[in-house]
Amino acid sequence: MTRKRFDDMGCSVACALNEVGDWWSLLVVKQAMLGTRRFVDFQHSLGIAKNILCNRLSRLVDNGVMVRVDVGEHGKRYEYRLTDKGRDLFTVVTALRQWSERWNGEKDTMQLVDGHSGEPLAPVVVKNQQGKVLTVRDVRFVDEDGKPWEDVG
Amino acid sequence: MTRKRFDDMGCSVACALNEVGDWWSLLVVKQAMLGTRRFVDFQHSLGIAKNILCNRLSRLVDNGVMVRVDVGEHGKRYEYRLTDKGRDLFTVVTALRQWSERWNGEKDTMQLVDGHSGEPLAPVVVKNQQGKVLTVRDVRFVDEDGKPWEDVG
DNA sequence: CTTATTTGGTTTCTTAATGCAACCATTCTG
DNA sequence: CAGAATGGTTGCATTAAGAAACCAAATAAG
Repeated sequence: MTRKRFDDMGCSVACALNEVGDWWSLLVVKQAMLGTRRFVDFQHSLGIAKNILCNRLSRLVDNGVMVRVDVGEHGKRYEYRLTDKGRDLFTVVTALRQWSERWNGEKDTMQLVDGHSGEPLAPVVVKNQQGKVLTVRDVRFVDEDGKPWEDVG
Repeated sequence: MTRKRFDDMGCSVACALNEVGDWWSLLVVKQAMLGTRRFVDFQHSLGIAKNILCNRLSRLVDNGVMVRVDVGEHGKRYEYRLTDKGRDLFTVVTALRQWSERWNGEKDTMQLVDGHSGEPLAPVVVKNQQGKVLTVRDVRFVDEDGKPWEDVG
């Protein structure tokens, strides 16, 4: 009896959650986006147990989200850095951050701002090809043939 | 010894993950966005155990992401529907879906399209106030006083 | 109206994940 | 060289997850 697998459900969201869907992974990625690279720095800033952090970093490396780089002068001393795939989670993390701020209030001691102007960012939105903002009511789920999705029950 | 709490870390991302950061919650929300409303339909379409689904739906209701509506003619028969807060997760779910498709390939049998034109959606991006697309390298984390964040280690 | 089935759970049991603390081999620092 | 920091591993206790059985109320079938 293992944990349910999410990568064979025919759903890309499930597939993504299979890689970063646990409690810690996205927080590790977010921390890496803040510039954290060392094992101990992740450990202290997140307050995560060492064995769990070890496991999460390994999984993130296995999934190509981060890389482990040996930075020791003449031996082993490591840094964990985001890959392009990992950095591409920026939209997800930012959308999550903004959602939390909208509905749970500003509980963050830090604010995310434009590095150039220092202004807060624009809200992340979903748009169509023409640039029109879409809500979940404005979209459809279709199969390869363009047939709409139905709840099979 | 309980699971680590994420809502008191002074981080809005952690706060969000405290509500929907487990393996199943976002999948339930995504399924609700597909139109699923009934307990059994969630159960069958996701392949989730009944006790876990029960727990997740309760938590989502407690956190204001979904509501339980009694739709029985003269008794109890329920529907679970997204609230505005739940529907607002559309950006997060869509960003996650697109990320997965970009890096893991199109493993989804369904495609998300503009309900009006039938065209695929534009990629979700982070922008500044002027509409310039930003990557994680273009942003800064600052505290209330505008001071940049440092890794305390 | 009576029976069968569906719905929306709860309970029990087993396995997996998490958290804590102790320990350990290298590797820098003083 | 001594001591601290780094990046782990191991063992144990507790919580979460998964499968299956069970159950009461509500609906559908006949």
